[in-house]
Amino acid sequence: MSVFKKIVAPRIRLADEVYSQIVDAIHKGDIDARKRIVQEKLASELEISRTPVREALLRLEQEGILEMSGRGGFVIRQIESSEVLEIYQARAAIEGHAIRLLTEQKNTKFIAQIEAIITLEESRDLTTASDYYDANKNIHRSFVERTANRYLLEMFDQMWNRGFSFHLFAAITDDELQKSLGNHHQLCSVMRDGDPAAAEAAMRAHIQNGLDLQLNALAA
Amino acid sequence: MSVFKKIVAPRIRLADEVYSQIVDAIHKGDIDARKRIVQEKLASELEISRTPVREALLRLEQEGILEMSGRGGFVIRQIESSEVLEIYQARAAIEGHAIRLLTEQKNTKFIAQIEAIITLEESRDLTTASDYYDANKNIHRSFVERTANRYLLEMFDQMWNRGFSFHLFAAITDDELQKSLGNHHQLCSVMRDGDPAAAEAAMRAHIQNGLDLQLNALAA
DNA sequence: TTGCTGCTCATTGTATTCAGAATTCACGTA
DNA sequence: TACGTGAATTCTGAATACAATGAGCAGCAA
Repeated sequence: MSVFKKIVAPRIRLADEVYSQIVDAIHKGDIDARKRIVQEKLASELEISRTPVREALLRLEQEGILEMSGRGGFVIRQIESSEVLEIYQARAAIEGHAIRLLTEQKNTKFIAQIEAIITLEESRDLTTASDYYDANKNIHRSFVERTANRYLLEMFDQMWNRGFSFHLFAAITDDELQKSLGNHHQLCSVMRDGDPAAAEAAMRAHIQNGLDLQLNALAA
Repeated sequence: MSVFKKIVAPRIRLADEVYSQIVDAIHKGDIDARKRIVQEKLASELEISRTPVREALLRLEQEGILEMSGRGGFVIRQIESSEVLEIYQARAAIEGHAIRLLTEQKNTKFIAQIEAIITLEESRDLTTASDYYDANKNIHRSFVERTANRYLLEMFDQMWNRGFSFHLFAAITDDELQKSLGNHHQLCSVMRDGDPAAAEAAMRAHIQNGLDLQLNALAA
């Protein structure tokens, strides 16, 4: 029985650090849609060799966030108009099923936790589209997290990462952004009622409203 | 109006070829669970440099198929027992929603196509667990493909790739493998009835049966 | 025999170099 | 001025080299 704890030093790869920086820059909107990310140039900026830069970029390409530009370098992959619907459909599948699973579990502690998170996120001082995106994501993620299903959570993150890399929320007006934070408590009420099918239908309707909001914003 | 066609020569990366070979080898069961895949050694076998080998292996690590062994090299990631349920839950989300979308569309041509695929797959000469896995995957994929939702399809493939990398089907007896091909036509009947909720429930029940079969096999 | 220490080897991650392909630019000609 | 050609530049993919880390093995002492 030692008083010392085993030290687990994760091997940090430079490629992972590069990946995170690129993702953050995309998230903040710091990378213009036509901006080419060139391996050698980015490596010079970061003052590391090209190899980990390349590894990070290839990973982002694999994830569909970036694509290779015909003129060299990688650019942020532009969304096709049909993809908005596809993303929201995929969300309906994931999050609809998540709330169904949670409702079947009838775990009142989970419901209370989710409600606390909703209240917390709604009370934040939100000013940018990115802020609203984060708040919405945190709320929705709080449902999927509680399914304790790593694959649902992984898919959830993939879909929401698409949203931010395509700057979907940036198209929405401030009024509508505020509205985007409404109605989440109602999802918890439906869960409390204990009918899995009704809960799933409520989540699907909620997401459909988000889609309508998104499509209106993109059409304007 | 030229008589010549534009030549599009896809840039084939060695890393992609390595990736495919590893995936095939896993699929065929050619790689033992404890077998370490070492970058330099595999590169020698393939008579290429280590770089594309590394890229392929890192990609497989990222996809959760491989993990780094404490003794160097990569090994096939072993499934935790809870993951079987998680995979089937994720499938219920994806495939349940897919059949719901298809049922809402009431496209009789799609239903006929799916039925033709079911009939074709059932008529194959199937002998190995891998054969049955492929047949089942083709049938289930035929539903998701027709939603024309790239994200649902992408997630579908990810879940099924997990299944084969974990050799889930290999644990099932021959009798039960034959049974695994039953009842797919019934899904089409339910779609024809036109009730999306009923179709989704039928797909979820179908997948739950598959889960039961799988868990029984793993317990034996 | 067992446990500890030091050394060696294996493996990885990163840096650097090389070669090839594609794009861009400059110059010459019609 | 516009178009075509050749050269230069850019960029990528792969190969090679180097350094660091960790695991395994061998030797020695208790």
